[in-house]
Amino acid sequence: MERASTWELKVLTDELAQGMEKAMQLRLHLCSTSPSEAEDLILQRIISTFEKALCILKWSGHAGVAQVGVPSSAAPESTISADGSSRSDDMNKSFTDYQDRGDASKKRKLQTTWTEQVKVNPENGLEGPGEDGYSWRKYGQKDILGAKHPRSYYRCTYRQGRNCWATKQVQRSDEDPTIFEITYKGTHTCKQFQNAAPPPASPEKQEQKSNNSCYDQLEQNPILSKFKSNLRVNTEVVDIQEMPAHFSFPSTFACHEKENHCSPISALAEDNNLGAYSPLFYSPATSGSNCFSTATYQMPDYGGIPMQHSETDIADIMSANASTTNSPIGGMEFSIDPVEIDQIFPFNTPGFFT
DNA sequence: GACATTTGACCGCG
DNA sequence: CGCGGTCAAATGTC
Repeated sequence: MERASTWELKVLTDELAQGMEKAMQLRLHLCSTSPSEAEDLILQRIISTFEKALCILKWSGHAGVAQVGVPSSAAPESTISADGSSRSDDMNKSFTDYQDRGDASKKRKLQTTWTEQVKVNPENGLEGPGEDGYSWRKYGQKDILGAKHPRSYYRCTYRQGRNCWATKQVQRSDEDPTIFEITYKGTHTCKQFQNAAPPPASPEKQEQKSNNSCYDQLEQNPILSKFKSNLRVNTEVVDIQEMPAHFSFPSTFACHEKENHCSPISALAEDNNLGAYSPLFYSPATSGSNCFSTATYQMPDYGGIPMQHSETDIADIMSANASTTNSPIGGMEFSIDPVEIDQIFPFNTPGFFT
């Protein structure tokens, strides 16, 4: 690709980021005032389009530079999401290989992994981290060596019915019992089903299932805002040293990194990249924290992803994408195995990972 | 009865 | 071999 000047790229990026930010604000606004899923969907697509543009811009900006990144699996994991569910940390998170036995190994050969820290206000009477918009089923609990509190293991309620292999681990912080570290693994593929047809009434027994829609959450603004304010982003584990050579931390992000929290939107203009394919843009039909997540979009941090993606890495990214966005590349709205994806999607398309 | 959680056992990896 | 993650039977709840 013909390369624009750094200045031009910067300006373009800024403009696109601004547009996206405004779209996010509009979306949040609409979400709170006139909760229409159709509108939300459109806005999601607009935002996604911005993201893609930024993504392409970003990577084309890097084109021509030898990029040998640290394998993502070796990249330090960062924790994010001040606002409940910014999952864009995908881009920075570890992409871990899973060698589960049996069928599971196929499905979860690769899973996107990211961590959030959620601070729970005891006043709220919450036993655990708040609703994150998904329906989880606990399948295990383990005492972890060196940890005061046991770790709980959850998987998507719809694992069977919808073949959704998302899981999460909840670990209460040793230092501050009101902080829960939630590690998400894999992304939800149950969404597409929900778009196609309403999910069966879930028993919703988990205490954290009280607010399952973004609108519901917004209607409970006092609690939400409290919850929101209690959420923390922990990026301190990000080891910039291990970032690929091409990666440049946006100043805002780096700053927040030290402050242990962030307001990521501002970072977008600086460094927007494959975060577009984070599980951020959940379907409004299913994600309770949807509004939040977009409104407080976390800077996608794909520094940990090497330019020379392994097929599995990309497949995972795409899996996350296909499963969580309404406007993935080419409008892919289907549940598909990563292995299948990487056979379909032209990742060598200029601007993507090249 | 259908769903959930609990919990000991099992398995793979380092 | 120890640890973390998952399975699955037992049990609980609605």
